[in-house]
Amino acid sequence: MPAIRLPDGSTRTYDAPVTAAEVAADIGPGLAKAALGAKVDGVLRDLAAPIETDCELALVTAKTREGEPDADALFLLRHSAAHVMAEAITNLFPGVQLVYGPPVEQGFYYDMALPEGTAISSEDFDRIEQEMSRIIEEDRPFSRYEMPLARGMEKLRTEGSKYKLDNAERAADAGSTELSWYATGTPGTHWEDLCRGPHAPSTGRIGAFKVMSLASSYWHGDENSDRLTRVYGTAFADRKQLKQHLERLEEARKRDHRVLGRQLRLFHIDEQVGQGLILWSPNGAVVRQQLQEFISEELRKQGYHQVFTPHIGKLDLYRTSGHFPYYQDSQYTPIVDRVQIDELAREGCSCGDLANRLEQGEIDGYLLKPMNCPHHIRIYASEQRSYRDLPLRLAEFGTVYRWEQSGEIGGLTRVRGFTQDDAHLFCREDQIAEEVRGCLSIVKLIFGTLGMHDYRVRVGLRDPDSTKYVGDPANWDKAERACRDAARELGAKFTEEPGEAAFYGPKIDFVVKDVIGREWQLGTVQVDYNLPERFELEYIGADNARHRPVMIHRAPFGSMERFVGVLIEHFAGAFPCWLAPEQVRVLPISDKSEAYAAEVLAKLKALGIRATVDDGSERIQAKVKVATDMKVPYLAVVGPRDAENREVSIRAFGIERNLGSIGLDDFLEAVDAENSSRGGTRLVDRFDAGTH
RNA sequence: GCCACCGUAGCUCAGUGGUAGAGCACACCCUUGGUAAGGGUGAGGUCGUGGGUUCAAGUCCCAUCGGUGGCUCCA
Repeated sequence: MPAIRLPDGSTRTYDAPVTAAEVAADIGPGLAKAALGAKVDGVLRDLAAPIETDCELALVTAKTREGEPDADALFLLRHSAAHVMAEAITNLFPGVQLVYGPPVEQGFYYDMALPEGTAISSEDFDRIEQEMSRIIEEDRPFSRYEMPLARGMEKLRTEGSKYKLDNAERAADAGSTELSWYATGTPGTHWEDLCRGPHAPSTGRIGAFKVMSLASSYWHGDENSDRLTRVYGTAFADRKQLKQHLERLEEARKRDHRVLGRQLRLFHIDEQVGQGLILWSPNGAVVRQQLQEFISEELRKQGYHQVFTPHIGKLDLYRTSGHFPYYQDSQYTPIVDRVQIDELAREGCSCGDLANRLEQGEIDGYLLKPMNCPHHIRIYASEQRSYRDLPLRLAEFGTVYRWEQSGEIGGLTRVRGFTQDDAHLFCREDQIAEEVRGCLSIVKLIFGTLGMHDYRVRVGLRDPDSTKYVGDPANWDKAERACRDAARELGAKFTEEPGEAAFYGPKIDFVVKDVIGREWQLGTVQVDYNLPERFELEYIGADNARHRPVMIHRAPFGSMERFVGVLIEHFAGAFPCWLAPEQVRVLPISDKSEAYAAEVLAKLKALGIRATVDDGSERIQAKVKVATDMKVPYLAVVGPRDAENREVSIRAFGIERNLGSIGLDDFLEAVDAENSSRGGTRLVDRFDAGTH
């Protein structure tokens, strides 16, 4: 009967169906005790699930060989912990309706509908945890039982569980012919939940857990549907892993760009200025400026032309582009001429009328620009273009404004005014592949220089079943191929996502994670067949006929705000020397060395190095501490001895000791070289100090 | 926009109805010290804002603005 192949290559044959638990017991009592679940032909199952046919079986235990928690084990533990939490909350909050409680990357959550007038608050976490502990201590088995679809539905209807019934209907739509429940203990006696499984064998296996946070969610993710309460928790096999997890969260908080932004005085968001509007302090402005210069240099090398365009444009421009009114909800409201407003007021025009007439195009106004493309398009259209002019690449660090929902705004990653490293490439159909490749080469260079390798690439392709797309399908095929090939050449991990293309063309997105694991889209490269059409762009071809160019929108780093936010976290605030707001701080031992310190400073400044002197009356220990807190890459300590020998004594951020002395001229040369090569050569490498 | 939580000195935070606190930062003084904080003194707050309850509100209630986590959204 079943021949079961194990990961070590051996095979066990059984005369009758067995469970994974029995196989584990056959292999050894230690494994039987440690097993949480089983992978049968790669599918995660209950330990108690019967195995009837030949298969490959791997038993899931909490620890991998590398000592990291096993992903499947965490899945089982967290899914099970979600049930335990749901039971605990059901006990404590009568009338709760359960909705859905899956494991997620950092733990699990459970969505539930609370009776009108009740609410869970974070002050309830303690008693929820206590109740959970009680259930876990009882070490009740997770017992699965099944029912044919119709009977199962009937049961749910009788119980009046609206949301579970919906879940069951969805399962039925997906082709399920039966429904399964998991009782936490004995079916009929203990708490149970409609659930596909799988689960850990019993509640006692949940070694450590914690209720983490509260949130609201919408049923089916639809904001017009029921509002649900979502409780987040996490679970691990043991306390040590949980503790490690919590410590990691704490560490992450320290490198959160909002925390570092304040500490290092990089940027400021001011209530009096407005939500989501970033004020770049001098330190942050340096970082942004250095990045922009770096990017600009590369753009020049690639034949881009930089342009400048204003922050507003006529509403009609955006009617032509389609941004207004299609994306009206995410734009600031239009600015209407004062004289016209006065006139309208005299006519008794209401706000509603005004909005309506703006929409109808009866009144013109100006819009804070939500995108730079229309302005760039008008630059393209300002001259007659020949095929010889193409590709024309217009670049601008263009600032745009979008009305983001207030609950979305935060830090540098989601803002209402931001500067894109934008460019629009106007090219011929046959130039798309080359241009897309060029866009990605900039990304590769800049991410490479910054040491950012942990990003993923999404290639958005059209949905083959949809007809919403503009442009010739044959061209789409070519453009999609160009995007896919360029992404492959880039060498980063990428996924193709059909249906994720914009209606006007395929695109490539770059996605990175922040310190708390949230993903952010940085840049994008999009092929666009639509706007050239809307603006009736043309060029004269070699055949002396008029042709329509294709546009490529590209902002590989998205916005300077978000990109710098991600960079702050990437470097934990310790920028490499070439990017650092302050590159060198000169620290005189006492005021006896002030003159020499001033000389060192003057020489650094003459080279364009961003340097300061700390000539306070503190002791050197204090000066080092303060400079280190500000994460200054290099400290040049100077005392009488150094002045005598015309040397400086160097300390580099991240290396917790004095590296030793170096001649002043050597030092200047090394810092200059590091700065101008953007870290190509480094001062620390002159010392036998390793890296930082 | 929705739900929960939070808002006290420049920053980090304590303060459960009875006359506002600490550390750091800041100013001044002493200290002239060789690599992660020497010592002293001082200044600094209508407790986010507006209402209400109360003899009395930082503290309780309502509204509003802002922040955090999530949901939804993101051309």
